[in-house]
Amino acid sequence: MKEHNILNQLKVVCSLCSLRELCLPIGFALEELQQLDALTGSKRLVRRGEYLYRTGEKFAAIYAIRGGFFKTSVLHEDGREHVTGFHMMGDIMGLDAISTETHACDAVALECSEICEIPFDRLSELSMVMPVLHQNLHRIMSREIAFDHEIMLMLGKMRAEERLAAFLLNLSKRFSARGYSAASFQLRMTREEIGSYLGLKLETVSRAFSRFQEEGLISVQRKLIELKDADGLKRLLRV
Amino acid sequence: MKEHNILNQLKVVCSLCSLRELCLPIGFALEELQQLDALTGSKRLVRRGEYLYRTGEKFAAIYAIRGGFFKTSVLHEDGREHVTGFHMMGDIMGLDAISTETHACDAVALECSEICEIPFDRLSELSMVMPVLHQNLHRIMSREIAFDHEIMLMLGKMRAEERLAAFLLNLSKRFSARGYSAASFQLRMTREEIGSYLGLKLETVSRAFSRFQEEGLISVQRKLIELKDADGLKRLLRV
DNA sequence: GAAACGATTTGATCTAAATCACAATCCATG
DNA sequence: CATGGATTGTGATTTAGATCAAATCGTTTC
Repeated sequence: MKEHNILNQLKVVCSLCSLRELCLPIGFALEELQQLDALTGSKRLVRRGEYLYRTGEKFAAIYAIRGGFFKTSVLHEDGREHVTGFHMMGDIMGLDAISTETHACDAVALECSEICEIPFDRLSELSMVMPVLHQNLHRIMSREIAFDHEIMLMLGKMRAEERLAAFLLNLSKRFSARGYSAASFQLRMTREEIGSYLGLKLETVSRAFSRFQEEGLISVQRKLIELKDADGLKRLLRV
Repeated sequence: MKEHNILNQLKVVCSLCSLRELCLPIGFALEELQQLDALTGSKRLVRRGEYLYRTGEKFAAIYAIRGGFFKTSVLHEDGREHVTGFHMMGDIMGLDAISTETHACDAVALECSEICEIPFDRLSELSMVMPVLHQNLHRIMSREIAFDHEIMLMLGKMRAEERLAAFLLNLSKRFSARGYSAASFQLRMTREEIGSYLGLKLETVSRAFSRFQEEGLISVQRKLIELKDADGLKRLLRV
């Protein structure tokens, strides 16, 4: 009974690990996704606008996104909110809560999403007997740290249009790694949320979008973005 | 022979773990520090201005700071540098390199420092048989992620003086947790490095220091800082 | 101890992005 | 399908911080 349970969890976790490889540039993803689809972990549906977890809640599990789109944000005492990340299929959320065993940010679904809940104590147990899992956990956390440092550079050093260009290119790369079009995608977040993430006001984001369109770099129709000239966007980053 | 070696490493690592607890608000630090001082890990001296590691170098170990002061920074293609952190006694550096097995930032000593080099494969082995170590590794990485999110909020949402106030209060807290004065300390970094960390220019940092002094919040003499009114600084954060 | 260099402070000006304002458009819901 | 609130786009104005400039202070070097 218990054996079966552990084995099942093991399956979950294996798929999770390979799934995460999506974030690497290489694109050997599809069959892994189907594996994930076949597994029987504790899934949950989170509707648009619903919280997956909130700041201050007891930490019990990390979450792998099977489909959909999330934002995470931290709240300052004075009410200021800062969006710390956007998360999509294959991403892991909740890793920042391990140290305090309390969630340090809010996670909200930006569209109807399905997540796979992975009890953290179970995961820890498993990773003690499964070196590859252990290793991958470290990798995932390490990658998040390194990525956050990139964002810090962006927030600290880049001008508005550079930030937006970097943002669009990053989204494009991530969609592409998941088998979607790199050149054309639907934004799930508002201009205000993009602004919060990039340290800009929504008007500035809107103006930058318009400017990129004027210059023929992208085409914008509300939330539908088409990258017309990705190299042009990349050039913006090497000012 | 091998047993002894492992045991030795275990000692290193145990001290490392408890040492890291310094970062918690509670201050039960001194005896742990002495433990650290007594251990026989592979120590190394890093002189002021020397690199502990550089971007692109192969990752092999993480580093626990026994004494001294470091900065880490990421470099953008165009030459722009962004300081991602300042690190002192008890802090662990190099965690962001696990995922790619390549260092993603530079680490430079800002004063003559002593570090304890912890080979990562050895650490991984050990953590497989030592649950508490395993757990603490996760905690340390998780804490860094959560802390980086705080910095992102600071870079994205706060004004210049708020950032500097938050910076000073954070330094004060960390010095205090290590048994040093919370009210009076020597800055190890230049105004330019502070500015790079906070997303400001050195002139802005200098002006903010002067302003704080005029208002009686702190006293500044070059690198010597005295916090006269920590509550006043905290009030600045709740604008 | 003079010279040279780097770090800091302070002032004057400039500019990118914030703020304010409002119209246009979308879309959610009864 | 009509209505109201949210979202977006754009213009006018303001402002925080960048940039430019210069003097002062400290430290290292010869």
